[in-house]
Amino acid sequence: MTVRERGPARRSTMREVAAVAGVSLSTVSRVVNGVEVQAELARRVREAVRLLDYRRDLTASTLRRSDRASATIALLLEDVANPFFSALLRSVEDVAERRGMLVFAGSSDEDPTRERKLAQAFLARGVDGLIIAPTGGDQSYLARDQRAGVALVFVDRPPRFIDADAVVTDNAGGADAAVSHLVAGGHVRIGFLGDRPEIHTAVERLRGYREALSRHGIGGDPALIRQPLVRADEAFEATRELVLGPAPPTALFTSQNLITIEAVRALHALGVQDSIAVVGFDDVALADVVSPALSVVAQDPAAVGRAAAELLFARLDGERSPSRQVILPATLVARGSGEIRPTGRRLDGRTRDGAAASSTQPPGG
Amino acid sequence: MTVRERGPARRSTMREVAAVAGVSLSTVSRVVNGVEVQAELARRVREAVRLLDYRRDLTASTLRRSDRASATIALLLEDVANPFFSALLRSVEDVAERRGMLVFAGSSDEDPTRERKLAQAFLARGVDGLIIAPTGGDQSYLARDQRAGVALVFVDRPPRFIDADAVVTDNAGGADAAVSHLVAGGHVRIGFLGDRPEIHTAVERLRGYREALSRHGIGGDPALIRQPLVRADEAFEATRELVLGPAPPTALFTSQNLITIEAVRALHALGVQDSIAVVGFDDVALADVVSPALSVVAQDPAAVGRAAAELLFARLDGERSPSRQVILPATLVARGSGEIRPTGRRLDGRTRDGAAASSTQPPGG
DNA sequence: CTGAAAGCGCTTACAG
DNA sequence: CTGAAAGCGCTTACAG
Repeated sequence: MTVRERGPARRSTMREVAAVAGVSLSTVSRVVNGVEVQAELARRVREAVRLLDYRRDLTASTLRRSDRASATIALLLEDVANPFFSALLRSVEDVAERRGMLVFAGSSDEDPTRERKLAQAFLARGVDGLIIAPTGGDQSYLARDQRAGVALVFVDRPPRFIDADAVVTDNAGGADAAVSHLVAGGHVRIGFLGDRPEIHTAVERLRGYREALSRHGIGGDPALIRQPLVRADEAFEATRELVLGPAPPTALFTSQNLITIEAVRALHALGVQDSIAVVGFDDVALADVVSPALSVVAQDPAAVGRAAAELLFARLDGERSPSRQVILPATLVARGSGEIRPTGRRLDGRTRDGAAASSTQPPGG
Repeated sequence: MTVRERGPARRSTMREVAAVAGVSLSTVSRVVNGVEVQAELARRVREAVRLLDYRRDLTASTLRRSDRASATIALLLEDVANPFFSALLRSVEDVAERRGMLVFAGSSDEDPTRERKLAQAFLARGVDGLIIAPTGGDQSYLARDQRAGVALVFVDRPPRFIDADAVVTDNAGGADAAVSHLVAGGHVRIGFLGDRPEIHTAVERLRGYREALSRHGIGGDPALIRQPLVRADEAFEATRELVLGPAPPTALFTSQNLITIEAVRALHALGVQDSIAVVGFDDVALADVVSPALSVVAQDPAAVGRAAAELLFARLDGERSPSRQVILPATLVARGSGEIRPTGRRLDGRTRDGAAASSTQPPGG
């Protein structure tokens, strides 16, 4: 099964190709870079390249080029293992691939120090651009590299103390839609399960929750708001406490995908999944199969990543306009859990023994 | 909100630091690299570094170093958005981070050409190591770089036509455990829903399925084997066809996470989720909340990634032993769906109206 | 069109 | 210990 290949253990250099082809280093560089040269010289160069299995060292190329381009970008997210961010990473990769660019990936874990260290490590390796989901910290440390020509796009959250392109979801609007949907179903006591308030999306979703309540003339009960929920067990436990407490909610707005999963697990563990309504922010796998099927306001992580990558590449192509903000919608997907009435009955009259949910749309990844 | 920083739009160089500090370039390099120099010189260098906001260009450093180290590795997977691979990526990142190494990520989509292009693009950028989940193709194209000192570790699947370290799961053993569990529950007609046979894991899982059947004296019905199932809708449709066919299975072994999700969706859409048993390969989110809760043979993607990263760094640290294979187990997690009897009744006598599943272990991922 | 030369920003023998 | 010099593998003006 194993092949030991002949040839040196070292990669050959352009200089060696030139020697074998009997041309100058410049000519090899031209051929390798697709610049026109005499057919015969080109042939000899290509022959030597084949013979030596020559592949250009892009590290050296980058260092010497006048534009210093490395054909490399970095994506700095909260956690590459979170399905929202991994879908975003994949769509960035796909846009990058079409342009021959490679992608570094890194997770900040919401730690501003780790974010900064990672960003600077990427920049020290000469990335042409950086797409970043910033922590709650200060991103002005990126200003210098930005002015030096590094393309910079913020994603999922806007930048702080620096002016740059950004792609965000309408978090307040999505949260408002979720909560308004529950209010329309008759709910007044709606719990909010949230992430850390250092995170922009968490703040915005809480704002949307509050605005929806007040617009509908509901004076929110602060005891129904639980945050920050960071670890899975915290979200699970907060749900339990809320439900078992003295004045439980009739509905929950779970404002992030991992929190939604834990809240649903907790409701099932308590056996109250059919009497307490849930609308989550972000779609999750198997959402249409759990019982009741899970209603959510869904983002489109692939669209977020695509938009961010396109802004980034536009800057690398020389776009000089003022910074742009792209705001994408979050859309309500009603599947059942959000249509449970305060009485514990669904709007369509079905209970858990009913058949398919009210939407057949599959969860988005 | 915006800060315009003073200072040049260009990053400063080591040469400029030397000039400001009044020392030689060599001395700056020594200080920056932590080599001992006179306290007073070191102080002046550090002052100049601060003044100029100097940060070393690692690209240039790599080019000149005798070991050519770039402090960069690449992870080439089937799809970074697949939860199994994104968890693996995250654990590799964590090991890498402790050593100050950054991680490129790329998705092959099971295309050998794309795999090779990506691998060579990573190598052209001077990565110190490559962790790769290979497609069904030939990986001997990596031999030269391996001999040139690039650390190479295969993950999830063994290499083909090249000798290198590898970390794989006991796929046949896991599949055998899943199928044996179903047979123990009384099943004889067990469907197999599989990925493409070009993929090593798919082949191994089918082998485990067949071995379990034959060991238990069950002559398998070829009509119960459905593969390759690539897109989500193919897995959904294959499940439908199998169930609605003339001689349906009483149980399914769904041999990959995305296929499991679609099969479960299809069973629910048909309303037969309580009468047809399912054991999946790979855990999925919400597995313990769907009804019946989903039984699986679970891999530990974080452990796979960690083991791979550790093998890689051992090689980079100079380990010269023959190539090593690490085989990790897949463990059965019984939650309910795999304990449905051929009659449609669970082993514990409960039906869908029963309470919690037979295991409280949450899904791992 | 082609080649000789300079040089990107660093590290590393080599002298002093 | 420190500095001057060479050079990593390339690209790019500049002459011819």
